[in-house]
Order: sequence, then structure tokens, then C-alpha cells
Amino acid sequence: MSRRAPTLEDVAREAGVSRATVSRVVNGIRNVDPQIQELVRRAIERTGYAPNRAARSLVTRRTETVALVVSGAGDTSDAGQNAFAARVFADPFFGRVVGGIVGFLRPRSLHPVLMFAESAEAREEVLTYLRQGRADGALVVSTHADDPLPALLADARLPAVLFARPSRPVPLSYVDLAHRDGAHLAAEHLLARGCRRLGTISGPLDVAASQERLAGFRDTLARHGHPYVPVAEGGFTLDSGITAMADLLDRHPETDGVFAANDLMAQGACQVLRERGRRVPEDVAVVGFDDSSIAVTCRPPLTTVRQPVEEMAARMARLLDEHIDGVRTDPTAVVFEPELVVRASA
Amino acid sequence: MSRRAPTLEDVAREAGVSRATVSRVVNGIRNVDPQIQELVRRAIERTGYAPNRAARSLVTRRTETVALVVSGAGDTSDAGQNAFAARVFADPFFGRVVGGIVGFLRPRSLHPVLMFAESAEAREEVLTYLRQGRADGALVVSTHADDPLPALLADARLPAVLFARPSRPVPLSYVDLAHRDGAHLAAEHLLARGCRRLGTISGPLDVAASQERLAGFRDTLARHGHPYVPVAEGGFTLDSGITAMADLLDRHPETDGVFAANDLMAQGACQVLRERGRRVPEDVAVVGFDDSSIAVTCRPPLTTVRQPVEEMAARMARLLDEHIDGVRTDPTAVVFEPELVVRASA
DNA sequence: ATCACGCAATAGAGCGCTCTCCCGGCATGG
DNA sequence: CCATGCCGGGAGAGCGCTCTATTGCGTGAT
Repeated sequence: MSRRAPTLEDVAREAGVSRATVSRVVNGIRNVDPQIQELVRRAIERTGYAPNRAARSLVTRRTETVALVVSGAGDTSDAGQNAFAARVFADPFFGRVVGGIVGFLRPRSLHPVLMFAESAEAREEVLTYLRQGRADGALVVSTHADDPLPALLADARLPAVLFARPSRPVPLSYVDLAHRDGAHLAAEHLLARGCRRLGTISGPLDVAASQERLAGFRDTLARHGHPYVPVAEGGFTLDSGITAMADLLDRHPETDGVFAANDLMAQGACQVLRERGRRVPEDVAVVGFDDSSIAVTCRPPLTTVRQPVEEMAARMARLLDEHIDGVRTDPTAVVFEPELVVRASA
Repeated sequence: MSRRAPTLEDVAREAGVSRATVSRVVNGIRNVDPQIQELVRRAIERTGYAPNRAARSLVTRRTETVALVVSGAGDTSDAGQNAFAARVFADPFFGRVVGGIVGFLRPRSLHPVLMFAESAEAREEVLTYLRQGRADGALVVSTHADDPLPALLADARLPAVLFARPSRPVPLSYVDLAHRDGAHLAAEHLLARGCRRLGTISGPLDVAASQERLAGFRDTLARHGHPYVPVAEGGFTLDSGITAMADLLDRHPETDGVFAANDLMAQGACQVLRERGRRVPEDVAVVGFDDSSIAVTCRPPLTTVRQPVEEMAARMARLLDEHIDGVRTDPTAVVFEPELVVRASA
């Protein structure tokens, strides 16, 4: 650094006014003579002034920063913190979440700090981070249902909003999807197309969303006279989708319709079906879930249940912002409705 | 908030020592009597003290935060800032970059703030962010070669490190891959397998890496007596890979080997080839680039040129850390060597 | 002309921390 | 026995900003 950065004081001297006046101009400008405003503005220009955020934060107790936490289950193997990150972003789902959040935060000059909380230690770090006032609140996306982080945040009375309802009730706001309704749409569509031997690849059953999707699918089929539904549990990854589909096919070779709990697994299912000589959708119809980019690039393009992830993520950010501002105090749940997007696979 | 957070002062009173002593214990502990240390530690425990980072930053002029900037080309259409984010993370490449960076930062208690700089306005925001001292430096991953951000950062003398060499020389450190060598490996492998009608799907030619990969491929083939190489330009996306492969096949139906500049496009190529009745690798061999997760999940699994992205990203973070600490002052380039990973596709 | 009033602008007190300077006490050496 | 040095600990000055209390000044009512 050549010389130290200009401060309010410097600008004030340059403009021939007091520090307080410059501060007013820099911020919400109330009650400042337009001429002086202009004077100050020019002085700022000339000095290249940029307000020191640490100093501001010290008095306002705001950082205009939120923690964006991707939270894993209990203690993951030490295999790697960075492996966790890579795995997380392998699902386009998270990219969409980030997109939705950034879309909301940015116009408001709020900034996300990326944190991963896949171990007890990492969780503690998140809490400390917030307690130190380095972020005003947290946006939490859990990959597992029994994630302890939400409860920790609530106990510490730190502002936080969750993506998806926590398995055990926690006094925090969250956004979610009507997963049952989504599964219902998928079931109705498969039945309407004439499928009679249906199976499903569920998500990991320790995740509430997976349970809901499975339950919704089963309920609808039961109502249509199909009390038994073959299930293969997957892990929301492509690999697990491949394994699950193979398993399903081994057990029920006559299957003519499959509902996969996300697009990634649906893609895996399509791959297996094709390899086993089944045409999609002629021999076996496949419906996915999410309507992620995969749904479009998959061969064939997937009929899927659309989850408005970006919108949900943006809403989550908005809820947090309201909690931080104190505009909203009580925990609030916002549930979005899914819709069916029909493409080629079913 | 029930009552205000405990401060150093509170802890000092509780422990019966001075503020300075507590500060010493909290930080690098030099010259403090072990007994008093223990005393202070207990007082911290009892009060639940967490040092206010804004106050600390104000005096240390450090935030222990770095900006992680994903930088686009000139002004992207307003189509969407969040669309940009989603698009960026659609390529598993960025997930790996994030993983590598976090892997380095985390043990050092450094934190990444995610920023997207796909427009002039957004770029200005990044500069302001750094000038305000909200981050100590920037890690920049550009998606286009003519990205103006690196030059802006260098001009402002802000600490920054780039992923990939900038197209115009800029006095900043960067990490990169020996792209030519990678393409050379791919070419040699295809030739060794007996392919004689080779084509390539290049990346966007305004990206230096794409040019290098193309040049390397061409050079090697030329040296083996193949002066002409059909090229179809892609955009590193799956879609563009599909289009490019179709184009290549239309122009040169006799093609028996393809080198795609990344795995995503290689996957697209495989899809097209299969749809057109060509077996991979029997009829047409395909080599990708990156060795991303796609290479493993693709059907068939891709033979590809491995880029040690996590390692490169970690190194980038380390370079930045050194620049911030002042340990390193001159811009440094670190170039990694690729290696061929042979799977089923070639 | 006097006084109350409103508004623009200033003065100055912190926010919570680090870090330099200083002081007191003990061991050491002449 | 006193001068010297060292080391653990305290006092206090800021870091750059916001914000309340206060001053100064022009205006309209009395």
C-alpha cells in the first residue's frame, strides 16, 4: 500500500465540513443542503474515499453479510471437507439455491459467506462466526434430516432460516415444498399414461423430503388400487440412482413406470433402462423430481416435478433479512407448490 | 437479543485482570503467567465471550476473509445474475474449485465470500468491497479470456490471484495447467489406439485454455503426419458439445476419434454418437478433459485428461494468503502438469 | 424589537479491540 | 548493597465510523 486509505476525516477536511456531515451524505442523506451535498460528493470523488466497513460495523452492529451454510449430517468421515464441497455442488440443485440467494442478496448489498458444516467442529465454527458478529444471520441448507445445526442456532438465538422443514421441530423460519403434492402429480401422470406396474426410487429415507415424496406417491397409488409399491432407496446421487434402478428391475422386471425422487437419480435410471434394452418412455416411463438442468440434458429429456428452487431460495433470504431487521419475529413457514413439467421420458 | 454480548472488559473484570491481559490470552499468548492464563480462560468460558471481529478488524486491518469471485465476460445480458450463478455451478469444475479453496482456507480460519462479476457494475462492486476492507484479497476464476477484472484489481493494487493465465499480461499471480501437454496426451492416446480420422471439439476460442488445448492437439497430430484437423467450437456446456459433435459428424462422417476440450462436452459427444448409431469406443473413441465427476458417471466412462483442480485451487488460495501476509510480493505463476486417465471411452 | 421555533451543521462520546509505552518486582552482576 | 536488565502486567491512546446532544442561525408570531 502506498499510503493509508482516506478516511471520513480526510474527506471532511477536503470539503471544509465536519465528519458528521460527510457521514450523512455517505449514508441516508437527510437534512443536508444540496450545495454542501455536492461539495462533499466531489471531495469523496477526489480523495477516492471508501468507508471502512469494520468501523461502521463496530457501531451499527451490522455486517451486511450472511452465512450461507451447507450443513451435513453427524460427523462425516474425515475423508475431506473439500470432498464434501465438491459432492454438494455435483447436484445442480445447490447451484440453483446459490443463484436464488444471490439474486436476492445482491440488489440489497448483502453478501454470502460460504460455509460447510459437516462435522461437529465445523458446526461450532459457524456458531462462533455468528457470535463474533461476522455475519448477521445464517441461511442453512441441510443435506440430512438429523442435522443438529438448526437447533444449535435456535438455542443461541441467532437469526437463521432453513431450506426445508427440520425433522424435529425447531423455532426457526423455513421454506419448503409440498413434496406430497409433487409425488401425487407424478403418480397421476404415470397412471394417466397407462402405466400399471409402478416402482419408485426414493431419496435417503432419513430426509423428510424423501419420506414425503415416497408417502405421496404411495398414497396416490393406493387410492387408485395399487396398495403395493416397490421401492429402492437411493441417495440423491447419480450412482445411487443407477444401483436403485438395477435393483428395482431385478426384483420387478415387468416394471413399466418409475418415479425417481430427483432428476439425478432419474438420469441414472434412464441409463440403466437403456442398457437393459428398455426404451424410455415406450417400455418404461420415468418421472423425475426438481426440474434441474439435468432434466433438459438427459436423454430422453425428463418429465419431472418442478421445484421452484431459485424462488424458494430467494424467499429464504428474504425471510432472513426480515428477521435480521426485526420486521419479522415469529418463525414462519413458507411452502411452495410443485408443478409437473412434461417432456419426453413419461 | 436478551442483553448485550460480553466484551473484553467484562471478561477482564470477571478474571480480575486488565483488558490487555485478556487480549493477550485470546490471541497469541506471549508472556502471560500460566496461572493467569487459566484464570482468564475460565472467565471466558463463564461469560461465553466471543471477540468482536469488527473491533479487531478496525485495528488490525485484517478481516480474515477473501472474496471468491467468479468473473464473466464483458456485460452479459441482464438475463439474470442468478442464472449466471446456476450456469456456473452446472459445471462440476467450479464445485471442485470451491472444494479446493475451502480446503485450504478452513484450517486457517479464513472465509470465502462468494461474488459474481459478470457485469461492469458487479465488477465495480467487487473493487469497492475490497477497498472498504471487507475482504483481504480476491481469488478470481474467470469464465472468459477478455475479463477486465484482473487488470482492475492490479491497477488498484489489491491482492488477487487468478485461476488461469490472463489473456493480456497482468501483474498478478496465477495458477494454471499445461494445457498443451494435456492435449498432447490425448492426441498420442488416440493415435496409439489406431484412430486415424480425428476431430476435436474445442472450448470457446476466446479462452486461452481452449486455444492452448486446440493448439496442442493440432501440433501433436501434425507431427504425426495429420496436418488437417476438423474443429467444431463449443462453449464448455453439454448443449454445445452435442451441437458440435453433430456438426463434426455431418462434415466428417468417417471420424473415428474425438478430443473434447472438457468432460461435459465429451458427454454430449457420446450422446450424439450413440444416437447416430456409433459405438464408443469401438467406432469412435472419445477423450475428454478435466476428469470431473462426469467422466466417471458418463456412459461409457470417459478417458480424459486429468486436471488437478482441487490442488490448483488450494495453491491459488495459498498464493493469495502469502501475498496478503506480505511473504510474497512478486507475481508468481504456478503451472501444473496434467495426466491421462484411461477409462472406457478411448 | 423579542422570543420561540425549526432546521442545518458541529462537537464529541463512544463502539470493542490491539498495541505501544511504561512501571513494578525479581534475579543477576559488580 | 546498589545498579542493571528482564519480564509479566496495566494504563491508555487510538483504529474510523455513527449518532446523540448541542450550537448557530434565519423565520414567523407576539
